[in-house]
Amino acid sequence: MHKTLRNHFEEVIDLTDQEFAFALTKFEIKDFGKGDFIFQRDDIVEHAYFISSGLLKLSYFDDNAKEHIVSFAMENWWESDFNAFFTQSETTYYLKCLEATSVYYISLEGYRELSEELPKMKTFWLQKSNTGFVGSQRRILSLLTTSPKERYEQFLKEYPSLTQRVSKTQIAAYLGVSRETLSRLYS
Amino acid sequence: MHKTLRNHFEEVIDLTDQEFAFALTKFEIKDFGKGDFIFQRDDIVEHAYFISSGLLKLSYFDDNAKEHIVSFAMENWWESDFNAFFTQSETTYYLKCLEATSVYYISLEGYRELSEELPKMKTFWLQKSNTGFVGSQRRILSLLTTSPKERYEQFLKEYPSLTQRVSKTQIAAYLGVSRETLSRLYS
DNA sequence: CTGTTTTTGTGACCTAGATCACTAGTGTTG
DNA sequence: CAACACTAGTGATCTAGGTCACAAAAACAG
Repeated sequence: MHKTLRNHFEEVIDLTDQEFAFALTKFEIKDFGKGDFIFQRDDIVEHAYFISSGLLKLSYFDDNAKEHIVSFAMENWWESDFNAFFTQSETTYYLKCLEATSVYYISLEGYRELSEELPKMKTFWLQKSNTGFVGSQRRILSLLTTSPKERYEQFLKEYPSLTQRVSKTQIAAYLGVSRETLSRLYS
Repeated sequence: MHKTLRNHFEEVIDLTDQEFAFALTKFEIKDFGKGDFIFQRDDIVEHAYFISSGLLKLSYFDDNAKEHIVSFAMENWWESDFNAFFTQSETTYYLKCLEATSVYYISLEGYRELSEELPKMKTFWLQKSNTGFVGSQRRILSLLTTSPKERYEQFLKEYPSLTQRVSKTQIAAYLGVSRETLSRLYS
């Protein structure tokens, strides 16, 4: 039971059965259907989510109601609006299920308690946070330096599996190009 | 002595004199002149840098030799190519001093030892990493959703002090706009 | 303080990508 | 399986921002 989460932790730190069982007490589980929102603009973001199966998008709608996708998140990824989560405040994003999705979620309090009571977890969170930070910097650079075409090719290379699961419209909103331009890239 | 660094730590965690003295043993100090490179493309990035005074830019040159600025870093900021640092590998960036700059720097080994031997430091690093991650996400969103003009205004609001210290050319390279377009924004 | 380099503003042009509009396919769901 | 709503391709514009080129003004170094 709970293999996905345990394996995920154990990619970074070793845990005894007791330790993992303890960690688990800080999490709850929930299933969402395709199209469900985990949170929406103006919600207080109380949790961070570990996706054990399924696919989410974290997106933002600008003043012209145009959608921009901040990130996709699939199995073994963490997702939330981490800014709103850490400050327990309202988000400006939407977190929506692109497929039926199962998550483990934890509150900020749980996150803090877990970090204090099982200090190894700090190592784990630190690792994840660093990876996330480095990944965002890569994306910034990619937005600054590359053309839509190059970005699309990078995307295909980096997330080949997503290509099957996500519509081109969504990919365009992630890459920062219009749907039409994306369509014309490979013709 | 070493007030900047100590205050910086103590914004997040409390340290005894002994603890701070211990932490300090993991750092070295160095001064750079204006125009000096702290590291350049193809260097192995062995250290992370805390800036006690001065101003740096972390930048990347694309295939057309056009410069893109990933970040500016000033007093009380940490800077490095964290990807290359954590993996102790060659960077594709340049880290250059825009002003004479003094830094405290630490090796990856030092970072790990410090985290293990003074576990509070993990809390500190985790805080910094989270903040960095959240900041990068904001920048991504800003690149995806806003016009050069809006980005420039955001920049002025967010870093008013930098406006005095950095040329417009550099700001343009940070915002992802051409120098000329930036110049025309406010005319 | 003087020559050299860097920065800034501006004009003239050009092009990548946005937008709008329509058609045909492909799901999804009741 | 029928109806409706998304998704994808493609043509016809339009335009923000890039590029090139020059000149004035600062900043800097010897």
